[in-house]
Amino acid sequence: MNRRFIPPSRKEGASQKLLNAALTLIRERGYASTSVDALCARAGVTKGAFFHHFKSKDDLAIAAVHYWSELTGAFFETAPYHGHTDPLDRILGYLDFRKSILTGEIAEFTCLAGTMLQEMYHTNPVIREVCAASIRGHAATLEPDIAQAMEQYRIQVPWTAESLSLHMQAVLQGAFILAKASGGAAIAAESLDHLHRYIQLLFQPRGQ
Amino acid sequence: MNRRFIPPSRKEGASQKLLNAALTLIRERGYASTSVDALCARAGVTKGAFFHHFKSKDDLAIAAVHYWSELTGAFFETAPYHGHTDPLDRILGYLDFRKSILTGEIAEFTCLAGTMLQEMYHTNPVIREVCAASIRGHAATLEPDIAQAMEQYRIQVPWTAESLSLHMQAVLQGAFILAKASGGAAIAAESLDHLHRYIQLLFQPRGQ
DNA sequence: GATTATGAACCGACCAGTTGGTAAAATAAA
DNA sequence: TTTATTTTACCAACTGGTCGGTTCATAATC
Repeated sequence: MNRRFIPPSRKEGASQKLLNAALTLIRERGYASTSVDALCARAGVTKGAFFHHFKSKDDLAIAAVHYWSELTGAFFETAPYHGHTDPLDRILGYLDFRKSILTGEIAEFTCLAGTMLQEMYHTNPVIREVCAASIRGHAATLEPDIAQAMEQYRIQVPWTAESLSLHMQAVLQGAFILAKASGGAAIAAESLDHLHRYIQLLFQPRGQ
Repeated sequence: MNRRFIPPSRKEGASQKLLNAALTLIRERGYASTSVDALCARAGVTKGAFFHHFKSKDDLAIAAVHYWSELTGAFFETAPYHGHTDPLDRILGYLDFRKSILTGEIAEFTCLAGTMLQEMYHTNPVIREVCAASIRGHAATLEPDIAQAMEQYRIQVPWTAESLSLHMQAVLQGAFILAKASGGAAIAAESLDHLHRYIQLLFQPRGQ
């Protein structure tokens, strides 16, 4: 549940600019360390504008996660991997696509929801839930392809399409942490290779 | 790179109490949201004591990560999975062990280094490095078993023991995020099942 | 002329960190 | 063994600055 963030920079209102600033700053430094003043400065807006559009900092956070879900939803909806006729190719194509966008600054390809969850899962149930819904919602877009592949490849397995789709998100989230640890995306890409290999093995007919 | 945290509660000095408080509070709320006052209150110590033992909040953070590495190092060193004669059994036993400690509060089984990385990778290179070293160091304890299994099972693969050991940590870190999202460890456990299955498939002779 | 959007100045609470001190423990001198 | 001295461990009160949030005046827009 993440993606590259390309700041629109079109002529936009204060609330749009603040949302975009939030995506960048929160993914760089986390939520608590991102002050309202810093958000306003980044957005080129004053505090009056901030509290005109958002009733609190947490209110902006919630709006930012919704905005994030919309952006990523549209981004993956139009991605090329949906074009494959074989459902397994679509799944593997999704991973190739995820790997291909591991470029530029770390904050540009990591996940807002995952970052915010780490800080707020325990203290803010509302934000926890919108972040969870964002990740769950993205994982759900993979389920039909997985289910179709399971049927088409006639595999009998003890796991569900939902479970695998969530595991894929877990690997992505973990890969982001490795990227943050190492200061680069290379290790994250290797982890996606392992996941790619796992899914190939799962759907590959075995035992002669 | 994480584990259950059992507060020692022996008669200990202020710095020990502060380190233990840091492990709990930072994993619950993140670093930035954990104030020095909150740490002191949790440790039952005053601010004077805090700044007697640590020259800054960041200094405590670094000490806490080192403390974490020591605790987890000792914890996994004495874990039962090392007893298996087959190296693959040791690797899979490690995962079973990791799964078995996914109990109690989320903050008790999640990883301090992974949590802190999310907030500080971009702003504090020193802390980023000690967190990275903590995770890398733990992953490195798995490498000999993986290398031995690769040799013993005579598999020819395009990946290294290091790469797989880091992938295992990625899955764990990602599983923690899913646990934080869902409010429980169940999804995290399922992700570990997928990783378990992947490693079994990797070392299982195929194509015949 | 209302409603919506923005700005500058401000507020109390809380932040990390300092000060100046006390009590006990370790060390040294007698 | 007792006394003197230093060091370590700790504490309560405080400081300057930053935090999220408010106030109220002013633009722009319909």
